[in-house]
Amino acid sequence: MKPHHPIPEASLRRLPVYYRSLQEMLTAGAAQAVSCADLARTLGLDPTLVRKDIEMTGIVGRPRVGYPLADLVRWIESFLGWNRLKGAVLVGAGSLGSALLGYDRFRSHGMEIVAAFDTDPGKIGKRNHGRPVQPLSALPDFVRRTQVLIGVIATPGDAAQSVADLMVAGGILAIWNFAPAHLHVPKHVILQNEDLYHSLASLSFKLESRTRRAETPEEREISYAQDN
Amino acid sequence: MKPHHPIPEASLRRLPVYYRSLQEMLTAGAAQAVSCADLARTLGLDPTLVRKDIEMTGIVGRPRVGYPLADLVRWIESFLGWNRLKGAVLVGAGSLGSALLGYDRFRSHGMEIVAAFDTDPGKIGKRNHGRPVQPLSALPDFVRRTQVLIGVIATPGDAAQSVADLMVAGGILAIWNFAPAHLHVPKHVILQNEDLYHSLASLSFKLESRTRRAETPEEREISYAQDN
DNA sequence: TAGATTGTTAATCGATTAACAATC
DNA sequence: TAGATTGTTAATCGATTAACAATC
Repeated sequence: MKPHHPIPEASLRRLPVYYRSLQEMLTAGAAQAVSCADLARTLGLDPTLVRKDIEMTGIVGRPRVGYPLADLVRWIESFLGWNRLKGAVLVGAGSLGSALLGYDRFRSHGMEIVAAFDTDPGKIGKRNHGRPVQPLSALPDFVRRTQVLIGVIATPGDAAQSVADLMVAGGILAIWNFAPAHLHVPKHVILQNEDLYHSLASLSFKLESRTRRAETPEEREISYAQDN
Repeated sequence: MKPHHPIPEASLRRLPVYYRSLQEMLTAGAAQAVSCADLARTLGLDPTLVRKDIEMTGIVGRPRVGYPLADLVRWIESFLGWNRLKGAVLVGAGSLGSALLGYDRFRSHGMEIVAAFDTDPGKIGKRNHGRPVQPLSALPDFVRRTQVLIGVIATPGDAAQSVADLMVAGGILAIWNFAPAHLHVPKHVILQNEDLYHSLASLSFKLESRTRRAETPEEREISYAQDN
């Protein structure tokens, strides 16, 4: 019984927050059941928002009780596909790429990076966190052979588009892009951007707005409008 | 002449995309002026959306011509505060933290990480990408003394809240959080989350939806509604 | 002048918030 | 039963998209 409505991106991004909080409650072993109100209180979020998000996953709760804690955790896990391991390839074995290769927590969240690729001859042939680093040219064939569906890009910005093209050519269906680049991919490919400069822009603008306001109180009324 | 309306988060996050594209045009040296339609075309975005975003920054263009390319680049830079260098401290000199310390591009985007902190005795006292790694306990005093306003958290999730508390105590006004943790900070503190699991949830869910649809065509109509 | 583009106002869309009915 | 919580429907809010007027 899957939902018939589109799932809002914002809701999807909140589910991990609930998931983590619920897991903590579970290991703490305090309660058997949890209500949306409980969850909202511990997270400082709007109770109605939490209710809608949980409801969206399709789980059925009991009025006056809430949701069985363990069930809810597993339900969210399953809803997100975090209980079904999917392979991934990573391109760009630099410092960020290596950090990502070192995150073994990804495995318990549905993703396992099975191979790394790079163009640097100094890196090719060696191992990085246990994974062999192969030449980028070997990527499309590797993807086709192993049927891996996820591609992670951790290259410099100017290499990202060509890497994405290679991934798509190999049959990758989802790209997680950490490179500072605006990628063009076919419609059937899921693109998740993790461009740090998007966040840095937001942070920088807000910080400037607030510190400037403090300096020139006469502009206060205007600046208030810019608060998030 | 600053805008009187609140600036949408989504618009702020699109500005770096325009900025980068405009910079490329500038170095390519092709055109003197650029229109929103041009920009929208090269980026594959809705022209009206681009217009609204650019307009929001307060720059004034010329009908039939567009915006002077060099002016627009500098305008966005200034709007985001990327031309005014702000100091930052980083906590957590692990693999991700080290990668962030190595990003010298941050400096040309308004942020310079001036010091790193950690609790690991094996890291304290050494240098990481030229920056001294200090004990975490030294953070509040350091922040007070140097008047740094930005704090970057790259610790494990369970340490993040206490680190955030230390930062706030020292006078940090903006926190860039890379740890997988839902942080509670006072209202006056800007919080920018870079939680990878938020993105991974979205990517994983969408990938599962699409691949499952392919397996069971009879559910196609339902699955379509879940497309982004 | 004609026409493309900016600047601005209105309409649509979707997400969040609020209200209320159902239920254990 | 009474009351808290789920489930569901309506209202609000904000962002995106569309329409149109102003201008060079």
